[in-house]
Amino acid sequence: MKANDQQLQVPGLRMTKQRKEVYRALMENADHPTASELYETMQKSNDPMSLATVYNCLEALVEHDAIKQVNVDRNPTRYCQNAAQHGHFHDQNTGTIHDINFKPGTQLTDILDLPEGTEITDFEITIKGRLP
Amino acid sequence: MKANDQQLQVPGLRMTKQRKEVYRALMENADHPTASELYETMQKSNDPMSLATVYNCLEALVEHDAIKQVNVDRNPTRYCQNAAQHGHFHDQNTGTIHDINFKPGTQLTDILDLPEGTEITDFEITIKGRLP
DNA sequence: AATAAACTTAGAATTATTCTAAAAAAGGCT
DNA sequence: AGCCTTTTTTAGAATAATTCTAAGTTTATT
Ligand SMILES: [Mn+2]
Ligand SMILES: [Mn+2]
Ligand SMILES: [Zn+2]
Ligand SMILES: [Zn+2]
Repeated sequence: MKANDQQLQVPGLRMTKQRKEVYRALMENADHPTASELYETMQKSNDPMSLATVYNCLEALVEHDAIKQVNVDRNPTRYCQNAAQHGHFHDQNTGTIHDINFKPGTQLTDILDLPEGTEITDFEITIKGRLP
Repeated sequence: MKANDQQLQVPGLRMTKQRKEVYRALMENADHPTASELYETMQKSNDPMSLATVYNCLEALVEHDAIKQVNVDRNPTRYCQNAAQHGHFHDQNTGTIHDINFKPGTQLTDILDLPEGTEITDFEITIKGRLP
């Protein structure tokens, strides 16, 4: 077992060669790549895999909360390294997507008027705008 | 001019027969219909229109801030009556989508750590979960 | 080893949305 | 009203991200 194989463990998910590869490729690409972009990366590696497998791996990783999906409008789904709670900012000047963290101690229910006792299983926040 | 034609005015947008129809159909359907669902509604009316026109009209109305788009994951885009700032709750028990209002006096920047001076042009908040 | 379950794969299929190019409608002007 | 220009509508074709299928491969279990 190599030194940094630890971070490739995902509780409850069998880490196949392909899943490890996809996960690692995403960890090395901070700018929220699409499935196709990750597939292109795979093609350049020593053991390429099919596009269907890239989709399958990403789905498995999302399902096990190891990575996040990012949907901006109807654009192709992008994938995010950051498994922690956060939102996304789509900079209309550059077209890039940035992570936006919550202010410490705050949460969605601070500003949203949800019925008492609502169970939130997931959320997605995307902001479009321009940086100063 | 009929009594309730007033609400069909959208500043800066020529309100054609089709745009009025699409707008009215959406105002009469509170459960966030898709373009196809609105198209089906149109077919049952006295003057049906093409699906492309439904898409065109919805796009024009969105562009002029008369209605909103709602994207939940990769599902077909839904359209929302409510032009005011709000989020959406996707109830996983029923599959329905509800509007979620901001608590009075609060805003996104209360909880999100955006760079000082960021200009927000649009945002989308979707929450998945279960009601009590 | 044998069996079963999970995973990968190529390629086909799906389908929401967009595009194209032509007809129709609307608006402006005289 | 007529003429000209711009916008809108339309049917149908095209696009493309994603999912599906069914067969092979790998992995786990007995
Ligand atoms: Mn993210
Ligand atoms: Mn809405
Ligand atoms: Zn991110
Ligand atoms: Zn709504």
